[in-house]
Amino acid sequence: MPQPFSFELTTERYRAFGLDPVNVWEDGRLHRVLAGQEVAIGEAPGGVRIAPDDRVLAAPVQRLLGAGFDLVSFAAFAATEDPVLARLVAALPGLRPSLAPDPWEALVTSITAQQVSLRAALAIRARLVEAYGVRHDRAYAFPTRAQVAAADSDDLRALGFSARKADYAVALARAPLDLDGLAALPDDEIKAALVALPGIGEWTADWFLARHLGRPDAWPAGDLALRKAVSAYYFGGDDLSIDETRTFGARFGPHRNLAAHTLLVGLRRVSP
DNA sequence: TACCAGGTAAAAA
DNA sequence: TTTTTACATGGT
Repeated sequence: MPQPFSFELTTERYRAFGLDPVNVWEDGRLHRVLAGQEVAIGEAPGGVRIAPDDRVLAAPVQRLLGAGFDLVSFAAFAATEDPVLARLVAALPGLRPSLAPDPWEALVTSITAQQVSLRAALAIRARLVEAYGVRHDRAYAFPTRAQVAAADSDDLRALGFSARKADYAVALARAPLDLDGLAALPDDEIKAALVALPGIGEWTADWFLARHLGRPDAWPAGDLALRKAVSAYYFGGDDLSIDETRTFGARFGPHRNLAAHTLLVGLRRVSP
């Protein structure tokens, strides 16, 4: 892994919101299915150890752990431009945003998380995974797009989806859109393509850029937790509107994704 | 028991 | 055009 890197901080989100059958945390290792097989990712001096030891898996694991982010430039930016952010960066050394490996998984996960707490979202998503996903060893493969396309909206409602979220997920599964192909487009075109789908608004599209594609300047201004974090660290706890949060984010360009992630983890880990 | 939680779309004003 | 409302679940 490129340095700096903290395995503990980067994997924090896999332990923060409850049990996840897709990203299984057990005995200090993250188990999940990548490229059709289950891997166990554990800490090693200066990086990670992957089991089974397979060079083919090294690239997707690095991507999963946010290896593509330029933490050196970000830390230099924070140190010179923003004392508040600099304090958080210093308190969270080596924190990288982990990325959802698959665009379909990223979008369905976000749909489940719309409006509700991440714990509630995870509980519902877990039922979807256990109903439609395939279990490998300790981790489930996320249900495929074809599996959900073949399902009924009522099937998803039975798992705790609202009627509308069930419709969104099935419609996404059946939509004639090449989700992998989105990666070739610039941020604004990806957002336009996604927001055109039912149930995908700006928040979901922004998180797709941030936590699936790892785009450096993604900034989910509509995110309630991000608004709370900006409020807590910069405005003494006074509420911010979505527009105010979007405007405020300009100060973090071109590192808005790392800034957002740092603020969100900061909210859980570093007192304002 | 209420109320809030890492939104979205449609109805109402 | 802007504001209000329904949505379904889990945690407190």
